[in-house]
Amino acid sequence: MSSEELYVGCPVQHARQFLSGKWQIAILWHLKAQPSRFVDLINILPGISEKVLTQELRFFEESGIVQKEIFFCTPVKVEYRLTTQGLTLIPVIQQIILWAYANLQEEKAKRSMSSTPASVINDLETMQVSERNQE
Amino acid sequence: MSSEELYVGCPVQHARQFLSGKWQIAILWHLKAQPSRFVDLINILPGISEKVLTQELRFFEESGIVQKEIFFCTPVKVEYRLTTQGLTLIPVIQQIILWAYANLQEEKAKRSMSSTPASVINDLETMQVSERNQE
DNA sequence: TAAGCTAATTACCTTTAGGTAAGTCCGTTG
DNA sequence: CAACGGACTTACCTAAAGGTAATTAGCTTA
Repeated sequence: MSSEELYVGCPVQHARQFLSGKWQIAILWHLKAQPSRFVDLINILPGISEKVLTQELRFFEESGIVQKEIFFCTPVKVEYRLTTQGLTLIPVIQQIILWAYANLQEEKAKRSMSSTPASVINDLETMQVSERNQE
Repeated sequence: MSSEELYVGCPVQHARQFLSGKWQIAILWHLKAQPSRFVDLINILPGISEKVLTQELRFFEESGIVQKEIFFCTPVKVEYRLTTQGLTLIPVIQQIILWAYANLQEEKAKRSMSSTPASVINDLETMQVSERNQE
């Protein structure tokens, strides 16, 4: 993503760069919960490839959304965390997740599948946003 | 977009279907402002192709986000409007737009370009979300 | 020295998104 | 009848997103 072309002229296209990728919301949501290492993210996001994770982390870094912290201990540790600017995205993501869960319930109802209690908001703090085959 | 695969198992992937397309936010935002005809949308969204607009409208329709109303007057008129469910997406989009504009200003400041007054929220009602080459 | 861990990078491939341009269908207007 | 407007549809193409798998590089532990 060139990060230059779309952004010029439309702020919303700029914002879209951080929210439209398949794994972006999941990554940011997890980083909000806790600063994480590369492997942590790989483990918490079953299905993501190392390539895509590196890609997205690089992109977030360049965009000032995420910062990388290298601990020169042994073994070397690399942590990713949201920047102050990155944190401003959290309310946006929260809204998306809230909508998503509120709406999934409707979908489930339509399909007469088992519906879960409406404790969505409470769950938000620890919620896992990921690609799963089955719930 | 098959609307079936990604959605199963992750509500956020379900939500992403409505927000990640290049023109989706723009379309929904405009429909919130006013129910519109096909040509209206074509005109208000300079750069969108008829193909993509039809595609997105179909998808929104099937998803229950937008409803199509055909007036059998002469000449026949077709109007698209948000459904009740579609309206629930508006706060989400509003957050995205708010973030986008707040953040664009920061970007502009960094690049020492001319910055506009912080009247973002007031502008929201009539704001055009589109792909433009220059502001 | 071999094997392992962490954090990548690289090459290759498939799928999806989106753009371009032409054509269609139907009813209307000149 | 020809041209036009509205709402599409279709075929074709390019670019971007994302997946798979192998490789790298530095350091560590057995």
